[in-house]
Amino acid sequence: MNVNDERYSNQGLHVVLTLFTVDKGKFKVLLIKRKNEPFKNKWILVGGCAYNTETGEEAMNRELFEKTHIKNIPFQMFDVFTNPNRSPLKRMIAIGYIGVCDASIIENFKQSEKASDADWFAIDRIPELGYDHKEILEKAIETLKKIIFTTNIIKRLYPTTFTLPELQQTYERILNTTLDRRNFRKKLLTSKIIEEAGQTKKVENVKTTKLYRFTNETETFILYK
Amino acid sequence: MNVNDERYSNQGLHVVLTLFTVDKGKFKVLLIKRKNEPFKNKWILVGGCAYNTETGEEAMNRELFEKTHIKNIPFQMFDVFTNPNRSPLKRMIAIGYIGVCDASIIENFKQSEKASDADWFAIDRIPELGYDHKEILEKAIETLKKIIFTTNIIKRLYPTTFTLPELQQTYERILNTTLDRRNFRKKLLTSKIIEEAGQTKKVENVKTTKLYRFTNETETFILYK
DNA sequence: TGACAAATGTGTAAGAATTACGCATAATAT
DNA sequence: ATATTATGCGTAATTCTTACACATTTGTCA
Repeated sequence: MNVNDERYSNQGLHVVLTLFTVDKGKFKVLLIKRKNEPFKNKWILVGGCAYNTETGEEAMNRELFEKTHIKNIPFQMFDVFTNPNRSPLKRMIAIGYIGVCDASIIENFKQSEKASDADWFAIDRIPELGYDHKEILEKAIETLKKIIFTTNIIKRLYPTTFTLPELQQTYERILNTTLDRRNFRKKLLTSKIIEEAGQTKKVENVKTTKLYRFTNETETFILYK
Repeated sequence: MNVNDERYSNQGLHVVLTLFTVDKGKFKVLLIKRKNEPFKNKWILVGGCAYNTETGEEAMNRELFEKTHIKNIPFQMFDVFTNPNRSPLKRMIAIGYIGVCDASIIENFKQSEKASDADWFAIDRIPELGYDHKEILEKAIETLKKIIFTTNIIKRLYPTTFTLPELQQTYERILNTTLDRRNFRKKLLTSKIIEEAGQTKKVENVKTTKLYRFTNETETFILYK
């Protein structure tokens, strides 16, 4: 390989994270507003360029922190985007990562130096996106729906405890469908991924409900099936 | 983004194909011998550098043809390898693709100009590999085992017809296990991915057996479940 | 206050998919 | 002829999934 062969010199690597949440009953994704060209003032998914010394995951963590101050979010590669024209300045390939977290995670950041630069957007209210991020987002949504019942990816939405009706509503908003209450309960409980927290919660207009928590404490997604 | 920022300029994209076969009762992978540094004379998986103008798939097809004269093999991305030191000359990320084809496909090529440069190696007799191709191969084997019953990836091993015992033996060699004959038959036939060819075949030491073929004629892998 | 509506928790039966396994038949070897 | 081996087909047992019924608690409103 000739390092300077111009047919393949000076390429680059983008890392792009589709970070999802369910907030106020809406399935949402985190977008940030670009401050420079190309795509100045367009909304895009969180991401950036990987340095020569970083793995994809390291670059993704750094970019996520630089742009939103979010730390310690587990994410998983779900696809690669290699259209040679996907970035206007030079040939950049993109690794797409998928993650889920609680919406409140950006509150501190938003009230600090760069308010309104980053925000959650409901999936059915996505503005025009820069780069090929519309395609990346669509693939990510498809992937999330596929893995939602076979990984513990939803765990990050409920760092402490939750009720089963709450959890079910979250699944329903993401899958954009309704689920049978009794079968949902059975499916989740027999999966061993959640357990009773031994407490109950008094919701305003309903009777007390049992609280549950996710069992496994690992940071990375686990397959439980 | 500053195109010339040295922290992320001059990166590159490798495409790497783990092409599997089952030949003479052995589960094998295609390796080629490197002719230049780095890793001169080491065996590696088929691959190379993507040009700035190519998608990953286009680059993979070109590299596969240049190195082995193989054409029209469907393959699928299964993982990305981003360790910054995986290639010694500069920062190269690799997209790993997985494919399956009949062993005979390299016969013509081997008897032509570059004999012994490319060959099938039994999975339990893999020599030391250059780059990080040992890791890529291991991940690819794991992936193949996962998708073997939910895609038609095996179709490429049987371009025309086959008997069910033949097909079962192929699955057993790849999965490195034994399967129940009657349940295997049921699983494959109810999947609608194969159909009776209406002919029989007389194998030397056994009674005549029915011939089957894969139904769907698409080039790309289909999920049938 | 009592009837009613809404939400939670639990159980069970029907159906589908998977697994385990029995048996007849055709070809070959002795 | 008889035993052996491989093929083809079927069926019972088990597990997984889906559909659905009912009692209880809390809040609402006539």
